[in-house]
Amino acid sequence: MVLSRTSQYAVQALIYIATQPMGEPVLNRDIAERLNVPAAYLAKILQNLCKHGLLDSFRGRLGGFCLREGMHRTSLMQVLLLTEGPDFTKSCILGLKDCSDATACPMHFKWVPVKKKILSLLNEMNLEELAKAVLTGKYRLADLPAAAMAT
Amino acid sequence: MVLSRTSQYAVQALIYIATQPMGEPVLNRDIAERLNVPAAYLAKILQNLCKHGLLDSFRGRLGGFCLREGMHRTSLMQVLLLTEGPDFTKSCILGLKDCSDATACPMHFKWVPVKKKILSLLNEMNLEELAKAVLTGKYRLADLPAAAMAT
DNA sequence: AATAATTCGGATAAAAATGTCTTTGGAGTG
DNA sequence: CACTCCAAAGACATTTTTATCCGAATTATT
Repeated sequence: MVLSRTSQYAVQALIYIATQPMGEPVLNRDIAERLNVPAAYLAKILQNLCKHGLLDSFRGRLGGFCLREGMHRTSLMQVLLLTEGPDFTKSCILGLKDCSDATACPMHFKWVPVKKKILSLLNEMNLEELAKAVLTGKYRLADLPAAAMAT
Repeated sequence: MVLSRTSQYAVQALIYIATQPMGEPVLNRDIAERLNVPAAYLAKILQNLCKHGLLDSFRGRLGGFCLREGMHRTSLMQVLLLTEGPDFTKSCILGLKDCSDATACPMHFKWVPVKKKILSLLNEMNLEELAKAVLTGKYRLADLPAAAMAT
């Protein structure tokens, strides 16, 4: 409804990494397993986040991915601008390329306030807060795998 | 950000049909031209809306598409449930299949109120109202085609 | 009856998103 | 140095979405 799978994986992974002790690289394989997500595909996404400076990656033994220093406060919006592209915030709900107060689609004036709510929510949530919420144990980062039924 | 192209085309087309005199079939070709959208693809979408009872279609000369009687009050939500599928309203922003008050993702309690706003907006807007808005001339249904520069 | 205009239905194609595999090279360990 | 564990990088495959094409059926007009 709002985000691509790629974005969902990226956000989940970043939150998970933020829950881990900082400075200790997290394995792509572990993240993928924890989130129940295809490992190779996730690796692609994480590599992309590295390129954009959100993560650091380390090769070799004891390698893995770390949140780059200072990036714990990264907002969801900042992440989504990377994964969904820079037009993420600009969309008209009917798909018009040019839809503004001056050139409005018939939904425009009803949609804009709702969109603002969405954007401000995404702006105010950051990885650190979300990670803390997960660490309380009250929230889930991924669906329970079928295996969890066996515990 | 929220809707697939298919949904956007469907909504635009339905609003356009609703602006036309009722009872007179509207040509797929005319709609496509007006909205600047691929005609063959649009035809598929309209056929699908016929199947689901939103439109009537007429073959042959003087054929075309009409809003079915009583369907002027159709809400955007009803349209989107057809074009996006019945899970449209159920989505968790992080993509969890099972995300409820009891099994919440870390965004859940912040996201739900915003989602409610989106859904109630989509529920309260209907084709007739949107068509009226377009008929005032204050709103656009499609981007201006390049050709419009020549007028 | 012939013709022209239109939707219908199926086949096909192109593009984008998602997912997989394989090779490479860096980094620690013995 | 040789070995092993790891991510990087890129090629490849699959699936979904978007788009095109064509023949057949239908209808009004001539």
